[in-house]
Amino acid sequence: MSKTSRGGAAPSAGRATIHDVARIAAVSTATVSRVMSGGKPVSTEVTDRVRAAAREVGYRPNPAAQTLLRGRSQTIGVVAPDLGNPYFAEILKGVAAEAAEVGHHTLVAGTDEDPEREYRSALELARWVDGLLLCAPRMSTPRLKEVAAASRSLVLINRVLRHPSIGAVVVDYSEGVKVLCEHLAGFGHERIVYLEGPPNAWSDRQRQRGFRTAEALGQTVIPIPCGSAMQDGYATADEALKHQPTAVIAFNDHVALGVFTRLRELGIDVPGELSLIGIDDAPMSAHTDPGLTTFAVSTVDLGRLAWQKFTSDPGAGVVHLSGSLVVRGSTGPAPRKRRRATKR
Amino acid sequence: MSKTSRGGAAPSAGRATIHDVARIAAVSTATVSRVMSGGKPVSTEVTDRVRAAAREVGYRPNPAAQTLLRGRSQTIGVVAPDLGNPYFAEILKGVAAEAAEVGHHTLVAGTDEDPEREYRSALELARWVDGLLLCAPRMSTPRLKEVAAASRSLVLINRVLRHPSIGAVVVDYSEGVKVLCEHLAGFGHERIVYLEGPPNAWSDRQRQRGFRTAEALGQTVIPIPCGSAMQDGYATADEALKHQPTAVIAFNDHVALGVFTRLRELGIDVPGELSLIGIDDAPMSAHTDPGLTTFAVSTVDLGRLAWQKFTSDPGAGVVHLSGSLVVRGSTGPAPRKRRRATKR
DNA sequence: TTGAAAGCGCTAACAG
DNA sequence: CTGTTAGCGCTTTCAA
Repeated sequence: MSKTSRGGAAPSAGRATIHDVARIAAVSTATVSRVMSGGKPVSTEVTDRVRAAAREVGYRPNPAAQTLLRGRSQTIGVVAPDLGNPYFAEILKGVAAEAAEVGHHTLVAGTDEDPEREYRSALELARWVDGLLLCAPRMSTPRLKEVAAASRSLVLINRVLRHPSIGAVVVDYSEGVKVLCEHLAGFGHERIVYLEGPPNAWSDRQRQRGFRTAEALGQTVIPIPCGSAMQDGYATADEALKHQPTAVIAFNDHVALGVFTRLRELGIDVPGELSLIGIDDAPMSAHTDPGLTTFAVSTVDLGRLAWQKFTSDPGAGVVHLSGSLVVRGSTGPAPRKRRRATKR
Repeated sequence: MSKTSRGGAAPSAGRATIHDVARIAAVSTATVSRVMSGGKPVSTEVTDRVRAAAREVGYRPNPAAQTLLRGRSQTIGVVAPDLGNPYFAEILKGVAAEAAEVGHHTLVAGTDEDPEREYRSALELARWVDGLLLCAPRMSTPRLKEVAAASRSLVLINRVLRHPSIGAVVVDYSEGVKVLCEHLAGFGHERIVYLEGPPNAWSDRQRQRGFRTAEALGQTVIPIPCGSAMQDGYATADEALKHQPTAVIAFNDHVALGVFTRLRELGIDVPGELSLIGIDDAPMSAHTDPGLTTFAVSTVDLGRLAWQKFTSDPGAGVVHLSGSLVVRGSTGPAPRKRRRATKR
């Protein structure tokens, strides 16, 4: 009769080793290993004995030992500029969900938009993980290549790099901006302020590329430095107005929402006096009044795609994720006369 | 003369072992180890040789081997119901930042609000990590104790449990609700609908506890099942109105924002006809029109406190984080006559 | 100050 | 089908 404690009470701790189990079941550690990993030829009688012993002591294989032996940790690393930003949070959610589905773990690191920390975190995580996912990396290209060399597998989100071992999943923001500009053109907008994202964001450059189309459409685009957070939009709104645009396109929805608030404070009617557009379609954007016109992107899909890139097609190659125009109430016909500049 | 490649070009890969370094530097692996870990007595000449060799091959110690030997992985695990929810995303951000500060890593797992997945994820992560942080865990108390037994160290966020080895960091939501109700009482509100959070949320029960005070204040509180997301609030708004409240308190700001949208659709004036209150002070809440009155909580601090609980004071004990009332435009005097119920 | 050797917990040959 | 052995990469005695 086994000594198994009744009622499945919690076994001491995760401290039991394979030796303990082997001793109790009166078999070799090899046999225990065979039973635990499954699919190996072991008699049912022994299997039962081992399982009972394992349950008794609450045995769980030590992952460090497994990793050491196998050379793979079943872990993926995710590095993002800001873990608190819903955009990256949802990417992480998507990746972690897919990874967990097949028994992989997810290690994370936030960099606070600091390229130096980003570089160091990436190198650090690379020691541990089987694959590294860098979200919107801000570091230099040479360093990115260094990270690639130090990683078993590297995938980028929203940045591309011609390199044999660096894959990427990117949103086609260039196309997005083009669609947005066309939408505005349909409303007769000819003078647009673009609120730029963080300095080293590749995806910002893609957006800027999209504006070339706008200029071909006869629109004037005035880019001004801003950022990626709500408060950046709020703080830059006055500056944007000085250029007397009839429409503002923000780096993303958060920024647009910040602008929105400032416009309301100034008593400027949206879209009557000014049309406002975001990018990414944050959850909130459907809940403002008026709703925010935006270029919608499925962030969770971004994460899922990134995971698939790892498993299905490691190495070079770029997966494109397209978005779609979502027209809500924040855009409308350009006003007849341009707004006067507000006093600062 | 060393063979070091010029210009710091990326060394082959993270494949170099301590043996490679030892061979190149013509020393034993023990010496390499001593140099790498530092603080050990090694001649400067040998130190230099080892460092050069390590740099040359891009040597980085294998963390699995270190973990196996040391019995600690320098890693913390974070489990949350929804990684995409800004509330948990910010907690994660806080924890990860603190952990990284001292060279620790952060492993994450989302559970999609599923207590079963939560339990399994926790047990799984426990094998790896030095400490486990469970955010708003939904699993049963016995299972929580099981997880505690399997973990080296366990800290809960927004749930308490009398157990010698389970610590907790909690927001005082009971007090928060009390403050909110007093605020409403000042405006003459006597009939309040409370939109409940997820079924197994301990923090929801704390809120409900807070409402007892309200009832002592002569207010009637009608709790109705809702959820934690914006769409939950949107979907439950009509139901809430049926009870003809003069004020609605939502489980959190997201829910309140969802309600807000529905109220706007229905043409109900906030706060003229109905006062609306959230909890947690999400970033958006300052950017709606009118702004959302709420009970503000610093989520990043929650994460930081959780980390400190691990390092400074493992084991039992509850750290309380208090919040504060933030009055914005969504609350005002109760209307003279109650709203008629809207047709469904 | 340095090296040799043992062993962390586990799995994969290789025998039997 | 099962046990023995070797060794993953590293750190840490113990000697020299």
